[in-house]
Amino acid sequence: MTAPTLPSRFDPAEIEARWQRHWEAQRCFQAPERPQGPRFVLPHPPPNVTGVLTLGHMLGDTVRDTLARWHRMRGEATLWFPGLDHAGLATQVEVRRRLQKQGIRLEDLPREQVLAHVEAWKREHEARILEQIRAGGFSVDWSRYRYTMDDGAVRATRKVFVELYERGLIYRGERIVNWDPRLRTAVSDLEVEHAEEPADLLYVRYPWADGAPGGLLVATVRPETVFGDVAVAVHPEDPRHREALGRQVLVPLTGRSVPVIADPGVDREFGNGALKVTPRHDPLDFEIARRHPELAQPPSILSDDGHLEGDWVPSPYRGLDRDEARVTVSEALRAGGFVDRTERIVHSVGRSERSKAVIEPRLSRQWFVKVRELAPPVVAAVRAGTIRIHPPRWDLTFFRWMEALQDWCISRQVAWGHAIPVYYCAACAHEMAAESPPVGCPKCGASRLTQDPDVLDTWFTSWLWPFLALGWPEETSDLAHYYPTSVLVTGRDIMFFWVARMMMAGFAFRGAAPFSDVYFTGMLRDEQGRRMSKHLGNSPDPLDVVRNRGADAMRFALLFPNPVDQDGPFGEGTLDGARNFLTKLWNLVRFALPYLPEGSSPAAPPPLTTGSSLEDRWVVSALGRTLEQVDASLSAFEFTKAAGALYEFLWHDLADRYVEVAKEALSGQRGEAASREARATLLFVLDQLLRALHPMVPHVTEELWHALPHEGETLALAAWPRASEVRRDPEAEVAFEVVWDAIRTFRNLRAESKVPAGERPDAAVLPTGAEERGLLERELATVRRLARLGELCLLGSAAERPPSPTRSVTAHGEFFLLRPATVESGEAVERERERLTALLERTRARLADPGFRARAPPEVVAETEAKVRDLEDRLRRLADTVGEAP
RNA sequence: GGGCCGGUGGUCUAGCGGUUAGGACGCCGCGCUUACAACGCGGAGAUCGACGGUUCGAAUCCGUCCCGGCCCA
Repeated sequence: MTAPTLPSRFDPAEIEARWQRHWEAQRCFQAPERPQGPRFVLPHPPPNVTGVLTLGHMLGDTVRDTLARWHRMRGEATLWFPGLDHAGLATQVEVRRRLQKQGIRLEDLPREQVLAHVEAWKREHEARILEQIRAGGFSVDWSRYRYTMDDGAVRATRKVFVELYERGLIYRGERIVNWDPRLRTAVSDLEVEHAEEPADLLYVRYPWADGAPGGLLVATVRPETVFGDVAVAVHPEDPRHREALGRQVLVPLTGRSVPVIADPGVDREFGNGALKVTPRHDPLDFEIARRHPELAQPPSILSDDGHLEGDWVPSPYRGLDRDEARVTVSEALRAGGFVDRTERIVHSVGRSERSKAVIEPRLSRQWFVKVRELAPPVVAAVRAGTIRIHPPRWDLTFFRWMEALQDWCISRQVAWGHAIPVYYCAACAHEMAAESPPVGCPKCGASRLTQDPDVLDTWFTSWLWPFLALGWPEETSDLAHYYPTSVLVTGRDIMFFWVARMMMAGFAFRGAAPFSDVYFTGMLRDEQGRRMSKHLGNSPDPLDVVRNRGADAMRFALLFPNPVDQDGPFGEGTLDGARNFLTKLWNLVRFALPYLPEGSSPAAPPPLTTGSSLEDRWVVSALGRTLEQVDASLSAFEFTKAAGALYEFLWHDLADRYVEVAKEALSGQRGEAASREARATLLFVLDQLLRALHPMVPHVTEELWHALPHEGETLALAAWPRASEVRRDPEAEVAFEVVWDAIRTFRNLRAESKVPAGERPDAAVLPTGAEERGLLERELATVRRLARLGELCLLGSAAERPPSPTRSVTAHGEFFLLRPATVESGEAVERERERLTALLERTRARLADPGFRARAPPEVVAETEAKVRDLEDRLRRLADTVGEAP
């Protein structure tokens, strides 16, 4: 007999690379141009070219691949389109950092040179990122790879800008924006991280302008901005400051006289209830100044890189960096006797996500999108369930944000990004937005036009991804066939940046939701529970993980045992578990191979009948149950449950129980017919199991499937198992449980009474009823073999009970090891009796409660009564066997 | 300040009104066996964060509080 063989050790590196090449060469994952029937479409969140992929990306990709391969095996036209994001500001920051190490300041370079450096960066990182995706074995369609800066993306971005501009949803305006003085650009609200930080709160006295003694105490953490003050504001209903209203105070260090005004925006609880109004450098102050048009229009006092500037700043302070200025001004205020007191407080400080510089609120002219007007269809779709969010607990967070949308600042003062397609006439200053550069001014005919110098926020392109990547603005065949997409899988961290905006864009430009489901994965932590971060160095490179443990082990470890949708630990321990699982699978197939020689028929449902062996009937039924659960779990985006069901079945049902029971039949000791049936059953179950596991661990399953008799070219394109066609056999499941109970009980008795492993003690069993008797009679040999017993005697009646103290009572029977008493066996019986007695008392007490009988549903009462009867019976038998009265 | 999530054996978690509270890792004992020591068999270990309430019945529902994490302002 020539059996196909497998190496005794499973070497993922060789196997994985081989199958990855095969799948790619065979174009297994290229979606058809003209798909028929149901479709399944996954957008790949294009990773930032900024860096390399993290395990967090691998988690998302594993989930996506599990979905993609599952749907593909179910026969759906499946498209997973990959891409890359140019990540404007983020990438420029990285390039800037790299140049800095070479002693070059990015700001000193002409734009073309900056772009050349960015392009070089992109080439290096793109290669690495693609290598990482390939190493994971993810079934993306490389023929549809896109980049958010390619020609199509440029056209799409410009078209969207112009369209929104023409609809009046994009405007340019002077607003207080979040200014990053280190990167010298505006950033959006979402790019600001708030954190509690300590600060000195100065109580500064603003003297009365009329020379009266005293003055108004104003509390501030930003004394350096006094030079931009145009007023001091108090709450109109604040009795402390009623008399100050309408008077003038002098701004310290400048001698300028400003009015005390009333405004309801002032927080009476903060400081002394008086607020210095610096309109160009604080959003609230800006609002207040808008309500008081009589106030002076101040010039900017802070430059774009955070230095004091302008006529209102006295010369000694001009040119100081804002941090130095804070110290210098504080000292000057103290020296001048203006500081009443200082408090150390903790307050919320905003920092730029990219540069970590403290955000400077700054009046600035920027481009904005009125996103509020794009929101209603999105909110309606999520409310109506047209778009479903998983897990659903994120609905609330989503709605809260959608309902409080602020205008989105989309202009950035950096080099790397899509240029804003707005042109200004040099002659008449006419402003126009156009998809391609206009040749002349449509208004005055002048030919000299200048383009807006700013570029767009990266997300202004990314939010178009689901249709951009399918060819829009061209009405491509892909767009017609594959839009809208099916599921967006991503991390919650970009729920607002990206997910919500994609929905808005989908409705605004395609008139439809971009996807029907959103699935948020959790965030990975290390095994100490810390967030994975570059900074901590606890975030391994996925390529290293793949090299050391294999892609399949990485993938399975990401799915199981920790819930995919919760933040959870990931590390060596989790990877070990996954590797062990795959090794188990590997060895299971190795075990099976000699029974399935070359030329065996490919897997098919074994022709089982009620006369077939119990284990065959049982294992097929258990498989059916498992497959059903896998389908239900995957449909509900419960990946961990699906993985868990397969883990449980493979390890504990198939390997620990079925194979052990079936070894006899497989090897032919029960005759030719039994052997044939067992082999067919084993092959069928393994084949179905490999199919069901394939979406999660594609390489090892593909390898093993090919080692077994099979039909078809590749498992990746084989049919998904149909749970409904797997023979279910509830009777066999119950019966097997009785047999296993006997095996387990005898094994227990052996261990409790320290029977040496090599010894085969004689034993006896008194079954509870006729059914158990028949079953145990039929399966006597199996029980003996797996419990490693000598003779096993089936007792005819209670009178035949042996006096052995090594005994145990279960719901199915009384079990005896026929060997001399030991201290341990006596203690074990005693412990069991105590446990059952306590349980019985508790259950009786519940039954004795009149309220229970009156209010509980009848079936629960009946159940409880049955439980009491069972416990009483078991205790009586336990007492009997020990030779005591009940 | 507002909101969300979580608190179950040493660790990670399942269960989310009636269960003898399940599993994995770790730990302890024994290692016979036609795949697998990255393994097998068995075991110990949890008053389910605290206190109240609802209920015949609460890990599970409600309230308050404490602890950890995250998001928004």
